[in-house]
Amino acid sequence: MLDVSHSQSDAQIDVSAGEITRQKIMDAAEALIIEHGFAATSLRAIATAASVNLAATHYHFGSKQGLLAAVFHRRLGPLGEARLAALSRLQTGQKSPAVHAILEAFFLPFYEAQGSELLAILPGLVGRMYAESARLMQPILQEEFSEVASRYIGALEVACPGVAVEELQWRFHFMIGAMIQLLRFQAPLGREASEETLLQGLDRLLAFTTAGIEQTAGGLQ
Amino acid sequence: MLDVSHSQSDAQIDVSAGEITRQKIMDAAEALIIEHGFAATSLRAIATAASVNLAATHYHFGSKQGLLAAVFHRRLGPLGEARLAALSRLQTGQKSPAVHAILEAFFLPFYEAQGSELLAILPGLVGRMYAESARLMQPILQEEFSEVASRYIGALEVACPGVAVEELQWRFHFMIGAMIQLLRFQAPLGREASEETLLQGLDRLLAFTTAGIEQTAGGLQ
DNA sequence: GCTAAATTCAAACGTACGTTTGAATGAGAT
DNA sequence: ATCTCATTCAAACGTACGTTTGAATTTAGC
Repeated sequence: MLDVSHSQSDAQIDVSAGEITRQKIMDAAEALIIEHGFAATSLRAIATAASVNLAATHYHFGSKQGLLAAVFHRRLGPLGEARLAALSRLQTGQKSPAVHAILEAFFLPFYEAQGSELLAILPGLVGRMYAESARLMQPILQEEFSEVASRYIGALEVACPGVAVEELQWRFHFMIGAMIQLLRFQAPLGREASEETLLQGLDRLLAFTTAGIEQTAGGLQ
Repeated sequence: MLDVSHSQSDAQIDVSAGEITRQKIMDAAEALIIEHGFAATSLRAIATAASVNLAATHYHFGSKQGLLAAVFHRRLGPLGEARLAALSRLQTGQKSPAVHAILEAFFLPFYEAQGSELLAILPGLVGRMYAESARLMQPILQEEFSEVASRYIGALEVACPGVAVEELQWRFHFMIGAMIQLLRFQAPLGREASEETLLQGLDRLLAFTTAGIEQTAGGLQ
């Protein structure tokens, strides 16, 4: 049996031959998953793109599902940590943060990724997460997102006194949906997507979801 | 070669043996697609569930993709028509409709489907639409949705004077995302889904997206 | 430089898929 | 009753997949 849980401690960088192969496989898998989806991407295509032997994918990740989890964790781990850190930073201040600031913290990792390769990768990857079979993604989603969600909903409870928790869960839920829509298409349907439209969309998304969560409505509801 | 374009004129009901098989195949395909997704559903599983010979799927639909298009069109065709009709009904009144009323018309088919089998099927199906490979779905989406989107965005332009069209396209885009999120999960993450939570969610979705599109914000933006 | 472990490799295994085929079957028209 | 054509059927085709194997090769410790 093979121990896959290297877990690569943050401080030291492992440059063993095996680790290089691991990264090459994940790079190739990531690109192909973004382009075609997980189910439609074969291990053969991944191995070929990575210039690596087919069997290496099983040697290093145990199974196709194991590779999937590793690919997502490599990106989503830091993303979740950045979100938790941003929220903690926000909550150390005297006044408890308002909805707008909370959502800003939530979207911050996307803004910070500006210019880096991450902004070219994260959208496609996160978009795919919700696109793939729920059965496939549920364990990964649980692992990567549950803590972040509960922490942020907790902050929203403070920012929205008098609004029930279930209500805030719903609104948070819709916010995620709007975010996914942006990440998946990066521009309104019918318009061509680019990093520029994505960044414009982020500002719009922040405004849209802030209004949706606060609901200080002028409508005739 | 086989002519698949029966197009089944609305008035008369075709009860030929072949049509019964067609419907049985579409019923089975629909259920399996909702449960597992299109890529993960094999024609063999569909044929077995429909108590039909495997080759019948090709005989009646030409290909797996052809079956996919037929399954979606059977449900989305009436949905789009209902949305256009609801909007037209709204626009015949003296005053031009407000955002809330426009979105109500957009979501109306879901409310009307209450209690019918449609409400158990449409969410999963529409949710899957955005989940499947874009390459697979793009022609179907284009066919089923482009007219509805432009008509509704046009109505929003009238309801939101002073807001640029591109801005409204973005907000409409986010609304679709929030709607998909509801349809796909039918309850906030971590809560169990049911028709009841879906209907509750619809009310919440309407409020959320109305606020997001109107953006009469109290935030400190 | 030797040894032992880690890694890579070519090849194959068994399975499942979408699709095709051609004969059997059935119902409606003549 | 027969013919005809749409439909159903069992069977197979070729392909691609995830996974396994066992030998070859590389890497690191002594």
